[in-house]
Amino acid sequence: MPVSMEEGSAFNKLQYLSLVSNICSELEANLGISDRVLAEFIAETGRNSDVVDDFQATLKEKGADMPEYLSRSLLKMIHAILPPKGNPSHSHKNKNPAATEEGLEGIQRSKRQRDDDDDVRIGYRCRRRYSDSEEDEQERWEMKQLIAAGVSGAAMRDGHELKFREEGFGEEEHETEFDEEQLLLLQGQSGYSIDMSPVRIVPNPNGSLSRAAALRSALQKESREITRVEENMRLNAAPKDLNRAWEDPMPGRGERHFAQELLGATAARFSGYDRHERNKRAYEGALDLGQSSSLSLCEQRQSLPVYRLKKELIQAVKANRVLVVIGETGSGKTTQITQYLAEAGYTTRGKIGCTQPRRVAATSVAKRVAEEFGCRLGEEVGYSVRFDDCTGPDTVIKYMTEGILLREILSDKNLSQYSVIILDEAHERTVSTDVLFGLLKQLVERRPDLRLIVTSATLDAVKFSDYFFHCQIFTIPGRTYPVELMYSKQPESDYLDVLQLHLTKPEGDILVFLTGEEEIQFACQSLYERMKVLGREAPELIILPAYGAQPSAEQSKIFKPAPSGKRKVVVATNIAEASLTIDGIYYVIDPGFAKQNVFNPKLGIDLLVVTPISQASAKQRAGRAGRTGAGECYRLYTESAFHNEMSPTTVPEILRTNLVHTTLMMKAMGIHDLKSFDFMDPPSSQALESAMKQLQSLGALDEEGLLTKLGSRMALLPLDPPLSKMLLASANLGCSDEIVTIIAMLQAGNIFYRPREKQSQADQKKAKFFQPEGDHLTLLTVYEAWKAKDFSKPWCSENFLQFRSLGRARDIRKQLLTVMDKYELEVVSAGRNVVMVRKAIIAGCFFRVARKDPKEGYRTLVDNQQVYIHPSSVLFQRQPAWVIYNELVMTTKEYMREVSAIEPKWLMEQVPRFFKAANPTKMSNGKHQERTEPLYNRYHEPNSWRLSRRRA
DNA sequence: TCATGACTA
Repeated sequence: MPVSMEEGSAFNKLQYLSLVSNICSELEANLGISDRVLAEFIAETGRNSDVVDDFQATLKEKGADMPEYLSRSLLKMIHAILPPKGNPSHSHKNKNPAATEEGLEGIQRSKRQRDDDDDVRIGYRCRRRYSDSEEDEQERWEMKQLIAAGVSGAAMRDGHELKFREEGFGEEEHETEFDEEQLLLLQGQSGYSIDMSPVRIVPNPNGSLSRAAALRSALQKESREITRVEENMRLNAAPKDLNRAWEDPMPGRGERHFAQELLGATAARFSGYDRHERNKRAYEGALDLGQSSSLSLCEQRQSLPVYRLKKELIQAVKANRVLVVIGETGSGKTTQITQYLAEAGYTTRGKIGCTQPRRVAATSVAKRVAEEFGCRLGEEVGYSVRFDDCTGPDTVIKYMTEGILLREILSDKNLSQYSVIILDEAHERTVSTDVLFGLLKQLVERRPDLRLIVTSATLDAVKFSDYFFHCQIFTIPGRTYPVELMYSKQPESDYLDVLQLHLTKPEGDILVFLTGEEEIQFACQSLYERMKVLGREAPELIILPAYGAQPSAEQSKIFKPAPSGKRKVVVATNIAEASLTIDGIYYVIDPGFAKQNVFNPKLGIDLLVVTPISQASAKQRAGRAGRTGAGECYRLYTESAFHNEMSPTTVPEILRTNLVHTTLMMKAMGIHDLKSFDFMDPPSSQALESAMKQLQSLGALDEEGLLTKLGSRMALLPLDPPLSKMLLASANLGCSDEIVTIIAMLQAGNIFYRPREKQSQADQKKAKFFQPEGDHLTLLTVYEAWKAKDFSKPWCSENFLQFRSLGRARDIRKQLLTVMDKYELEVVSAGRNVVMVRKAIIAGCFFRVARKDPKEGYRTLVDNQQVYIHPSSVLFQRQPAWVIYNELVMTTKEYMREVSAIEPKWLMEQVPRFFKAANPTKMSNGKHQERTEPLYNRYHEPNSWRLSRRRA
């Protein structure tokens, strides 16, 4: 692109405007001069005029005088960007980078200052011109969704046509257009990446914020981008003269200042109580203005069942170190308890931490609470999840995933920055919940000032209380409407029901639970086709796949924004997703199953099997139909199956999974004797021993079970121990650059997209990346190719690759590189020597080796189990003599996934300790177990799991 | 011929 800095170039114009914008804030701060004056000045003065003279003259005309000190500082600022008059040669070359930097630093700073101010008057409005490409089509659709949700004008990408628009003074608007070239010029000159994306969000009377939030999760966009839009919604609070359409508890400038005065200048950090006062003022302020929508948010909070029990709840927390809270659906526990405790002063001594089992829950709840609290996300209320830490120095209410809290315990045993920990949704009993249970139980004994709140479903409450020193149980009743349960006469699974409901019921959204992405894809497609057959208009039915399924081009026709009041169909895999997507569900369709990870400790294998859900989760699912009114739940299983075949509660994950990772983490926390660790439901000693053995063979533990140096390094990596080992070994083998990518790709999962109707086409594209060595190197090739295409999204869809998964791989890779850098692990490439890569894989995954069985399939080395290469593997046709695999899954057969060919001699070379014996089956406790033997545990009769199998 | 949930420095 020809870069011209000559007269009339965009550079001066842009800088000029930026400068003026800088002057604006300076003036506003010092003189209180309004934007109107400045806007007129901008309109009137020319590009090449002497800025300060003009400015002074204009001000004089308007009856304002510029003090000398100010004109001096302005001159300084101006000269930092535009050289003094009479030296034009500098003006276009801009040879002085320091000067430029200083000037731009000023601009950036001033923009930040404005953002910090409630009363932001100038916003940047970006518009995007769309082409007919598929990517643009998708983006346009997303834009439409946002617009329908009440957001007008959203910035999507840098560097496209931008509209720079000022507003905020009556009805007048000035618009200046900048095109891509101009923006690039500015960026090129300064070396800065200038962020033009802040958006002015204009409230649309037809939309509402909660709808926007709901759609946001449905859109499944990258979280960072969403956060930006969301944040801008907050900071660009709507001017008072515009009709506010959403509930906005954000205090107006006046109220906020007033509140701050009340608190005094020293109250930079609000205690909970003060904050409450401030919020109260905000609500009152809103009330004075007659903004019923603001009131409704307050009313909403007060109408929650938990509100009436606020005093009692705080009393109970004061009186008990541990409290079990039964919070039924719709009680408001997750959003309110943190705020009540903040009001009660618990934030003066430390933070209130609230854990959630899932990322989406942690982030979206935090957003909601920040809204109610009257702060921006990341200020007093924030969240922290992997890849996305939205907390700041002021954060006192912190929502996070359980994994994050565990990581924090790893570095601070006493969790000294917290005064309260809330383990929310503890009845889900993830492995993390159970480990946290044990650790926090110890901690409350050590730290009498710490308060622990554990939320539970009714069924588990007594058990929880017994475990936690027989503590008090506090019940918050739910606010739900009756849900009528309908059972099918025989087990079935057909999505036709959705259509039947749609055609026969007058109103109400529909929620369908399915087990996974592919079923969701299929359900969307089949619904779409049936609608087409019936000749129905697409917008009468909106299908929102809550799980991150990308709609196909064909399907996206149905994903159109529809006028509010249209029925929505939400297809989700779990409750958390479903509840975030939509509120007004009337009908729930609950088929018959969820996928569960099952671990057989005797065999030491993980298996993912489809199992029936528990009665408890079936109840929870049904509960979704009763949030806003009476609803109906269609259970696609028989009533007797519900009572006789489904277990009352889900078996805690810790009893069903491979504990290798958990064991290593606990060892790294200094817990040496896991068998006597106070688990609520102790895992079998077999499971613990199997984990210990595997860690020993990886070299993470020594013979006595103590953590080795290698083990402590492995614990620092956010990976499963075999992969950690692989990564550490790769640094020594000189191929860590390749391995880090392979690991990221393995972790990201679902790289290849294979839609039902275009299977052969997808397979052809995949063949392009084919590497004869196996899937690991094929994945590497895919990533490298994507990187070579600048991480392009259209390229992904052309090649039937999942953009989201690749993006996740990129994130993971980046994170791993940071960790590697921190621990001084070399990042080296093996170049063409890919044998090294395969050797590094062996170093970590050596117990997942199988050799060809002359009769059929393969036999695993460690226990002689019959396994097969997964048909999705590039080695499916080749069947090499020796293979290493990443995981074993049981569907119709036991399949090895992510398979690579190896030479048997590498095994001895890489893991002599493990493979020195002639008979390499040492690990299986000597006895060969029957391979199909199911997991046995105290909740299930042996073989009861067979119910779960589709083709039992 | 397969048909994959959730989470982490």
